[in-house]
Amino acid sequence: MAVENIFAEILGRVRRAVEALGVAGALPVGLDLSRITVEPPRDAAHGDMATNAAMVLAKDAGRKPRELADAIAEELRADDLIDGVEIAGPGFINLTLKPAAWLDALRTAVRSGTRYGASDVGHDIPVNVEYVSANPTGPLHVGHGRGAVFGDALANLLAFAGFKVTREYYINDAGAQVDVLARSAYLRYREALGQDIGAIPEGLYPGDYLKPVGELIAKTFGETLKNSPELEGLAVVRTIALENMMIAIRNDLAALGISQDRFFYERTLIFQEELGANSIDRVARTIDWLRERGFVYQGRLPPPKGAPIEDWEDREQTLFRSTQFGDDVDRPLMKSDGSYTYFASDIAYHADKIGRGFRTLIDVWGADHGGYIKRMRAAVRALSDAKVELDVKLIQLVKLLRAGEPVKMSKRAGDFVTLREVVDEVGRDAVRFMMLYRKNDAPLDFDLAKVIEQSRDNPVFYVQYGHARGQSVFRNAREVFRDLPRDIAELADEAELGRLSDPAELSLMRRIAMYPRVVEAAAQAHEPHRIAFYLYDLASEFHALWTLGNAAPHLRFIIQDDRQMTAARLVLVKGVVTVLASGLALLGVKAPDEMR
RNA sequence: GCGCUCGUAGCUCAGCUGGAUAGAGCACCAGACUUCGAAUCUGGGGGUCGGGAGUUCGAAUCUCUCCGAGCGCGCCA
Repeated sequence: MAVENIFAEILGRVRRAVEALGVAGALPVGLDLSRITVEPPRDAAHGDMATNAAMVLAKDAGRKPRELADAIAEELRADDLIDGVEIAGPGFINLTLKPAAWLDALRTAVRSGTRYGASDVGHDIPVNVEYVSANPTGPLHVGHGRGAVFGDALANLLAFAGFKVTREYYINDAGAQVDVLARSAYLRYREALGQDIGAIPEGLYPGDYLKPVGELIAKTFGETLKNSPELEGLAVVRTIALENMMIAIRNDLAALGISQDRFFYERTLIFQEELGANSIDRVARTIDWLRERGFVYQGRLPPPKGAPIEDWEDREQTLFRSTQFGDDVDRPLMKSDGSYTYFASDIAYHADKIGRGFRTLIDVWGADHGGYIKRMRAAVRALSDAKVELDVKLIQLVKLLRAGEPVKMSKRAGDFVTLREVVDEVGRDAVRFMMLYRKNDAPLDFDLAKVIEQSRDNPVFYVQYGHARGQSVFRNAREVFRDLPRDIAELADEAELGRLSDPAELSLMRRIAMYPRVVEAAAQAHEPHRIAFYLYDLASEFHALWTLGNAAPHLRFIIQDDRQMTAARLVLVKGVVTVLASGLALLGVKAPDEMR
């Protein structure tokens, strides 16, 4: 028998037990079983698993929880995986599994390799994860990096859980900021031609990173753009500057091991270059679509209270009826000059995503965009008849420290520390793991000195070291037993896992068995940090077992005169190594064979 | 004024979508290296889960209300 997820398996058995009682007439039929959970109890003394079935069903069944628990327990006692059943507290049913169940879970883990924990709970549902989406006006900073790592890990996680994932980047190339970029690059172009441009004027981007762009333009066009009409020249400059910014951004992302499937240009919503001037404005089309359904109207908004707006003009404008979909006020779609607001093109963009068949949309945003969530969710509801769900994950700020002291801003890059500087200094693994070792909505202190420290205080190191230690056991074991297979996983069948009976060993097996459940929960909650914390706990338990061997030689992994015992232990270590490798892969962090 | 995200040990944070006596790391105290790399491990003290009320078998978790922090608040993106 191969059970992939032991918790899901037992949950299924508990449900069947309840159904059996229903059939037998001991319970009403058709009870809602969805609230039943099976989870490891906090206190191991309560057994391997606990279910709340009796407490959850008591009311609907019209029975007392303890009484109902007795009935369910009686059914479960006959189960071939279950060794003991006890009822405790207000009606918990505590289950102790037969050791074979855990041995089986370990075998499954080892045999499945890095696919262990993968599942099909996503049912191939198409999910779009949009992340980074930084304005292409300069290098990425550390905050962007956190969103990038989060989005990437979440996408990995969802794919692992059986969702069909598209990783996407939305490029705001239609707004005023890109025009500022173009003017800034044009200045650098004149500089490259040898003109004295003086100080960069207020409002333009001062960063040195535009110098190479200016030089590139000068090299490509010579002096021809210098005297061309401004609009025409700027259009050319803008395209080149934009493309070069995007190349730089993609390089920064690549340094973190991130590549996205699709780069969506905002301008393609409005201009279809290949179709010529008569192309359809998809923003207008989307707004019309909403207007036909009564979600868009002409009206007035009250001025916001609190911060008074000096030039407030009470005027009639085009509004989206977002209050009908859970927002606090209706939102404007057009500026006073008649052009569309950013929100309007965002609606069109999300309409495009919906049109591409995604059932779940996940947007990863910086925390300063929090005030935008309600209207965007409202828009997605309106566009999809509430069939598509938008989950917005807000990424909190990153505070850069070095040994506890705030890091000074880099002058070279403008006014921020670039992502690339940080990755170059501490490495991809440290950046990725630390950024995932925190909930997305909690602020993050990122200490450049701490993350390269080799100690328990540095979770990146601690987890990677766990993997390396496991590999080192295999290396040492081969010195003793020359005939070990190249892949320790091949020992899974022959090894007498029943000899692994120390509480620490069994506990480690339980931890390994928990992994598929953690993956599933993390994927459904859109919370990759759970993987990072789980890995830390797993590594911790492994380190502890390792050290037990110091004082108790019979617990060492390698027993010189007992090949069978060694084989069993190696399979256990292989289980640990397998899960660490699998989890680290989800986080996009390397699982090293040795630390250096 | 309104909205969003938060408030858990001295510090930094978890807490498995409502479960049992709230957990780690750091710091502090006391221990374990003729080892399978001690780059680690073991034990200890330390909490009115911001305050209060409610929902129910059961609340750090859900609701309400105060207090406090950060972010945001028609044409910026």
